[in-house]
Amino acid sequence: MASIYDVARMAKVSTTTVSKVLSNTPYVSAPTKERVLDAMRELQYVPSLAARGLTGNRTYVLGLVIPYDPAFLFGDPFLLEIIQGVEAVANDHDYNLLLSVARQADQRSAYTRLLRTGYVDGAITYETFEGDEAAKKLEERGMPRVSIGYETKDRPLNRVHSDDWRGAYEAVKYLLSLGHRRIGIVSGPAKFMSAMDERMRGARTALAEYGLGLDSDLLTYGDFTLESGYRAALPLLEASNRPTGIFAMNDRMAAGIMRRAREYGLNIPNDLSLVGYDDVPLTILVEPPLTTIRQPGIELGRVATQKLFELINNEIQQFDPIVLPVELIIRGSTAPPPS
Amino acid sequence: MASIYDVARMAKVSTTTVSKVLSNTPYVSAPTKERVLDAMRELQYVPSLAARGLTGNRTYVLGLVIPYDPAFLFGDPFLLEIIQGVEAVANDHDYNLLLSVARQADQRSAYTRLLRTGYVDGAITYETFEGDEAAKKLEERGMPRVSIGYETKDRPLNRVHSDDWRGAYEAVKYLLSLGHRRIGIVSGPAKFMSAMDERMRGARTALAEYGLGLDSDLLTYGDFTLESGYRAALPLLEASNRPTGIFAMNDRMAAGIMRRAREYGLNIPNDLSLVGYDDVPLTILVEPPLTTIRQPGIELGRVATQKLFELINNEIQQFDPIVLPVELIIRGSTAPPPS
DNA sequence: TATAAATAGGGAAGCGTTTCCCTACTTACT
DNA sequence: AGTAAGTAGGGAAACGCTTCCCTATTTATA
Repeated sequence: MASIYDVARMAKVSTTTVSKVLSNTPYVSAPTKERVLDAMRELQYVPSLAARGLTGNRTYVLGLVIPYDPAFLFGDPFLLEIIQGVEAVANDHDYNLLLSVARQADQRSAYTRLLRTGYVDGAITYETFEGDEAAKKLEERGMPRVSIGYETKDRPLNRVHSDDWRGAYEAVKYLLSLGHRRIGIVSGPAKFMSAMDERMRGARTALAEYGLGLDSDLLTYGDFTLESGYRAALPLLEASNRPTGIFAMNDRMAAGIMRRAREYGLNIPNDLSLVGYDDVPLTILVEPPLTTIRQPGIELGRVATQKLFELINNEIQQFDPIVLPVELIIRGSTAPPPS
Repeated sequence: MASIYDVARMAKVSTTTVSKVLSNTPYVSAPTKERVLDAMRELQYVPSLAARGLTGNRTYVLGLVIPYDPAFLFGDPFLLEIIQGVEAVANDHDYNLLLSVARQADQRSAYTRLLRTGYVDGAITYETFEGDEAAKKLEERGMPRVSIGYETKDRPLNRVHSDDWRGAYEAVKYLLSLGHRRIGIVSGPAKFMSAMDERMRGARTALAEYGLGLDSDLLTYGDFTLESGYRAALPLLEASNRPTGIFAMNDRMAAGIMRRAREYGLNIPNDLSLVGYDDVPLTILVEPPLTTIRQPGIELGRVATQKLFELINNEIQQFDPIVLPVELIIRGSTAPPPS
């Protein structure tokens, strides 16, 4: 594989000059530059990222860290949207994307390893949990990072997320405005995703506006999988005060609820209204199509990555949280409650 | 960030010894090893991948190359399954995953860049197209690569794919066995995915066994998106000899066909039987649930990556194509044709 | 007991870049 | 005509690691 030496020799210049051409530094004459470029073409020269990384300079690699069990998050089309957004912007900047998915067990290690290894110029972390020591240390060392999702209060900076509070608020308010008064909620894994807290707050606010509180019987939890929605629906449907409307915190769980409702002989939307979250493609496939809250997944990835580049390029030192708007998408799974 | 020098100094040994500890080379005494390990822990030492890569040794990074427009492939849950499989095995080996998604325009460049940059120990390429010069050169230079999908006949080695021929064969044969005789096919982007050729061959074989040929009116093409299935369904449904069964080469397109059929007032499965491909999660969501061919996506990723490691570790030099079995999953979208 | 082999550890080159700092030649002023 | 500033290019160190090749000590073998 051709190295910078080969190029230098062929163009009859020093490696310094080749490097200058590479980085578009001025003070290289046009003809010289041409010769160098020709040589690079001829030799199919590609600079070694390893060597570049070593000089403390750019590595042209971005880390995308998803510190969760793959089985848990990886089934989620929404994640694919985020990756797609990140990838697109990284690609625009000629950057490569290093994917790191920590599992439960070695969560910290995989995460840390990627970031401390000096192989990435910056990182995007998805939904990191509170109190991540490793991440904190990295930032002290100046590793640019932007977080998609919430994070601890210690770090109210450099993060982008969508407006979870409003999403849930809109979802529940819509059900209320249709006339529903007994509203069930199927939340996500609350322990470690603060987005869920935000949504719960939004939901409660909407309820409060109608003078209602959240009945604890009507709150269950799933882990975002369809099956967990199917399971979480059961207590709701069997509750003495069965809800007439359910808000599920993602679409896959909503689909699970839908299936369970069908088994119960409940017609959606006539007997039970259902609102999902994310607006992943499946929402238009199910029958009836799912009313849901649209989260801009690709945009989330894009914005986060754009900001990351601004950090990397030292154009900014930090930025205030960016909140992307969500949107209530009304489809066929919602209707006024049965009288 | 601590370097090997810091560790060496703290443990009062040479960098050579530290390196030996790192690579578990023998001839380091137990107490010395302990001291070194202690120092590494103390300093939170993580070897620089850049430096490692530079010495021509392992980089502990695997490339996953998907040389297609992200918008095209990235919407596909099946792809996520493959990534998940690759990621899992890479992680088992303490490897990181470098994702490269080439777009139409700079297809070759992004692809080449990743692979020639010396940053990866090996690569998995997904559905690469025929006549990829760059890839060929890399292999000559000894860069281990395994391809998921088919490739040119020049390279009948080091690839893993599922049994596309059989999948299509089973799908069509099942429709035939139900009594269907006019069978439409919605294929994928045939120009660059040889899997589609295989499936076409399988479909034709099944038809031939019943003394039938493939009516060219009954073959249309989509690009794997739901919308393209919706579009591709139109000519089939309007054909003078409207098919009673349709085989679509992925589930998303099948969902599009389903929607179109519904608009046409056709009942599935009574008026029209439908078989999809991939068995992505949405198949059980649509109504009726989709009969489909299950492809083992995660397994595909896993096996490919396992083989890649064998190549990287020089345990094998090459391997014959690995063909993973597929499975017909019969659900509710298929029935005997209307009499 | 003498010698060979195994064990333990270190010195230093080299991997391919970038960057700091030189030098030399032009050009543009006074 | 003399000087300062700008332009063009190169030498060489440094980045952090691995590896080749030494040397010295210990253990096993004859």
